[in-house]
Amino acid sequence: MYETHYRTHTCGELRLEDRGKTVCLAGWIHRCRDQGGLVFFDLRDRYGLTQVSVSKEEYPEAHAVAAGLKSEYTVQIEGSVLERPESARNAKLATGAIEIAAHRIAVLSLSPTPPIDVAGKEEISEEVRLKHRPLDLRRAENQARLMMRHKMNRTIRAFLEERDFVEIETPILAKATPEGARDYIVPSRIHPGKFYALPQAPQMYKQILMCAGYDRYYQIARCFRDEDLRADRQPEFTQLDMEMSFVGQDDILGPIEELLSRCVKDVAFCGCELPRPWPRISYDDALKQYGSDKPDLRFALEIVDLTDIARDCSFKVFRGAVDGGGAVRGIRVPGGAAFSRREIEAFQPVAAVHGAKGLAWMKLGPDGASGPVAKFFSGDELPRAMQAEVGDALLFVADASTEVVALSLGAVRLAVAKTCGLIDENAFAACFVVDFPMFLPDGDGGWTPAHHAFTMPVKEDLAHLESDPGRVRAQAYDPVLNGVELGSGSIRIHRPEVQQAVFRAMGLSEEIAQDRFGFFLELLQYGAPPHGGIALGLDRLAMLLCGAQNIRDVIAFPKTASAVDLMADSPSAVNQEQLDELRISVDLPEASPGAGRVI
RNA sequence: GGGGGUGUAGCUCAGCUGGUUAGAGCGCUAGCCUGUCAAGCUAGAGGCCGCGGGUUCGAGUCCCGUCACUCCCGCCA
Repeated sequence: MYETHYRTHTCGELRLEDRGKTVCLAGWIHRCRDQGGLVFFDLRDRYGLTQVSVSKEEYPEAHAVAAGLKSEYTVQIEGSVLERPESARNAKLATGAIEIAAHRIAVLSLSPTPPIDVAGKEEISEEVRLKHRPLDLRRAENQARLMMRHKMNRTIRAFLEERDFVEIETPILAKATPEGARDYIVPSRIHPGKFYALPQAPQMYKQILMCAGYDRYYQIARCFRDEDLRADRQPEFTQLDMEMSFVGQDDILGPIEELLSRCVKDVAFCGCELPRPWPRISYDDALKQYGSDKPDLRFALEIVDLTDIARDCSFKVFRGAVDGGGAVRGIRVPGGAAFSRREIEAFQPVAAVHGAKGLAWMKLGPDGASGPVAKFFSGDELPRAMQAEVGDALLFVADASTEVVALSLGAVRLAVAKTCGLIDENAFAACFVVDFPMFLPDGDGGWTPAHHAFTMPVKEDLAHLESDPGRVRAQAYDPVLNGVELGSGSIRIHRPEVQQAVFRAMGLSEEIAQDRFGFFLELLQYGAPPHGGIALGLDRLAMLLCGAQNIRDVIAFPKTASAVDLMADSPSAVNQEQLDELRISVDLPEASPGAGRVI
């Protein structure tokens, strides 16, 4: 099947049944074992490893070549497939029952000693791996991950094909939008002083496609956001972008649940399946119970609200939080009574990251509660409310801001689960977070869309759109897998007057709305169908399916945390002619090396 | 922008309260070896201790600054 000018078979292909055949293989030198008169080496390609043996006695010319082979040389070998003696078989290799006795070896390419040991199992620092990415990508681990990602894409395409979705491409040179994430901008040579922007998402185009009648659209789309990076965030990333017409929320969530479940079943590293149906959790409940809008449901450990109990207690910190309009909530640490004071207080900085001023705690021993706050709660109302048992520890956060309480305990919840080993790394658990607020305070007394400006509010809340934006809920939803936000979607606005009302609620003047979205507002007047959709972060999905800890591991050529490509050395300065042609002048402090200039 | 971690041989790391010539494993080089498969045995080469400054009789080790990688907060409609 893979026969070419250079080879008759791949390095993962030959079996016992092939013994006696004369074959040609081509690939990389994986490891050499030179025994003097008999040289062994493993030949590697994408498909596997095959052992080659070269006897000095039988093939002196080939042997002379073999004796000089080094790691990562590219060679072509011709030889016959030999059945290995029983005692010399290698059960670890798919091809381990045979070997190739080489008659002829042609060196196709040389290699100096590589900075990365391709054949080795040793973990190599990411800096070295990214700098020498091509060599790194030869490693089995990386090959397996990119193959899994490919398989995921195949599953997705097959699923959508079965359901009559149409794949349509949208522009990469798009229009800048001041809302949302920072844009990557691209100068226009033809229009000096003007700029395109790389798309943060194909959002508007897919809605236009709905208006144009392509009622089931998808695209595996590259998206760009010029924001700071994280373990699960790259400046360019890939979305499965989808949109459908004449649909309500369930028409989107159903297929997405099915699609993601199939992805897990088909490609997940642990061979497990996703429990269904997925729970649907409101945004408010997610924050209350899990302290996060992307709850990890691989373990329970819910946060318990204790505000009512704390309201009349004698502990000033708790009462102060309640009186200030905030909350007191707590979380159980199963078996935490066995922890030292030091171990328990190690959770304090975790809570502090999200603004908690302290982390109160008590232990439940056989003789009752102990610890700093125990004396304020002589009864068993706290342990009872939290369904705690003797042997547990209880952690509490109290603050006048319920958001601080929620997010702090959310972080503590994850830390407790990790410390107590509650997370089954081989399990998958998903949910949908629904009923997002339409707007969040923008910090300047105004409102900014929690999802985006084209999201349809919940019908009953439409009336409050301009009078009380804070109480309007959105028909928006996020699929969440293992505590990772996998995507985001919504039912969209298809009536121009609703769209305009949303712009007004955001504080966008008529003129600005017209300037930025005029063509879209006009389009909505020409019979826009009700529609909605979703976008899934495929890098994140691939990461979870591979059991990887960061998104870079499932991207062939990722950027570092400072958005640099260590292999290609981008971004880089450009030469003055390019800048002149674009009428761009670069204004940098003297100290900046090579600023805007290329030699 | 802020906070934490890391930076010593090609790679992965050790190097204590500052002390004499900075170590190990792998890899590499040379030699031996016809059943190895993380081959084995013998010998050897290989270092701007990220970079700059300071303290000290003396700095890989302490202090200040800086750079790179990484995790988190902010940011990510």
